[in-house]
Amino acid sequence: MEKHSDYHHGSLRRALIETGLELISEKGVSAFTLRELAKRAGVSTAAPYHHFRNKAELLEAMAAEGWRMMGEGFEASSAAEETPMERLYAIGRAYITFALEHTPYFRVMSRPDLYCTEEESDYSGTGLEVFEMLKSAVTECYPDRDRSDPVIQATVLNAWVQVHGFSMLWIDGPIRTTSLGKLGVEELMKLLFKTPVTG
Amino acid sequence: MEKHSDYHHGSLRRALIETGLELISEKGVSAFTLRELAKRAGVSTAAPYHHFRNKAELLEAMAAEGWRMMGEGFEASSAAEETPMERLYAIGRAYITFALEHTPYFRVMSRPDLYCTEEESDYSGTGLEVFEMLKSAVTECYPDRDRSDPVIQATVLNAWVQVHGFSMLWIDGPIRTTSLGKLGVEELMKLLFKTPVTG
DNA sequence: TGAGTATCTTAACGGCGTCAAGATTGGAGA
DNA sequence: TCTCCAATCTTGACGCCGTTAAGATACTCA
Repeated sequence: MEKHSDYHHGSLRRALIETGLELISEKGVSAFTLRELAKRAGVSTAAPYHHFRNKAELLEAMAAEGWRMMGEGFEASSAAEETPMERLYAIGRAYITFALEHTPYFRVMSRPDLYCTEEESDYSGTGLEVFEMLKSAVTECYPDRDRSDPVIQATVLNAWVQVHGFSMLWIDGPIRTTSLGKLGVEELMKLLFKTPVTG
Repeated sequence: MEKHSDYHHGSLRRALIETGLELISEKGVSAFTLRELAKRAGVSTAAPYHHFRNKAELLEAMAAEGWRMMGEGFEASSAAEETPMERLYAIGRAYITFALEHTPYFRVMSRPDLYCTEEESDYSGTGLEVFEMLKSAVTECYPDRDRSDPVIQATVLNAWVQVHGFSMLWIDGPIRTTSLGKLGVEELMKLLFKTPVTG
């Protein structure tokens, strides 16, 4: 990538995504502002509109990138495991790990109202691929069962709900402010994945 | 409550909360605007500031009211059950039922960044009482165990994470857009609460 | 009845997302 | 190498937002 003049930034689109995530990390996604982002990126207020139609489209690009990264994390972490069940656990850990290590990405990803124009309309590329990977991982734990088997459906639902619920409640604060918070993430993940009977 | 003149609304505080929740229900919490709320309530732009210091305080009042309602729902639904375990399931159902039947309340409640000034600072009155009720319900399922017993901690964590994760993923859309959505809420809750081994 | 307080309005400020119009630049084709 | 076009960026503006100061109105209670 060549260095350009002062007038033409050269790779503003990339810079907007990265600096935007920094900004979200500092002040939260609801206080995230296009004008401040432009200022920090060293361009004018209107410059971002040559790379994204509006603010929602920038957030959508962030979310899509995050979902892709999470999918790659799924593959990387499950590839190292031997059994289907271990691969499923690895995926669950990868979900939570991503949420905690790439919190600004996850914050945008888990707010579809920010970047999905309407209900169901353009819901593709928003994590459905990740959901399918989870579903496949569960299916391979029960090779003799159909994909619509209640056991599979229940396990998929439970795994999804667990990793998502834990991630949200951890990064938003509730878990950390209660007695559970003292146990730390690692211990809580062990508890979560070993619970024999659900509440 | 007497009817007042046109100039003095009479019960503006209450009207702002209720009309505000209507507005949130229609356009989402991120598009919720004080100015539009004032217009719909038939008062001037500055009128709400005589009842709430700012927008965050209005949202905080909504959230506090929602948490109180959810707590009452917990008590009402668990009182009808015989065994501790049945009471715990009833509380779990009550959590999800509240999120689905009072979605605008739940949307505000589950966005502590909107009404909590800083991290941990004023986190009281934001659902910790509800968490304590859940914890008590779990503790009574294991009368011979200490409150810090790992089994109890795990069950509390799992129950919380399940009901919260399911509620979020349902009202935000993801679950409904996948194959799981076809099963409906009732069926999914049965699957969730019966899963013998977690994902 | 009159004073004081609670409540509401008007008008303004700066910041926001967005857009139209114009300036600058990089690069493809002569 | 020159020319011109498309891509990129800036300036300046619009309407809407949250918030506040100053003043108007109405209820309350002595």
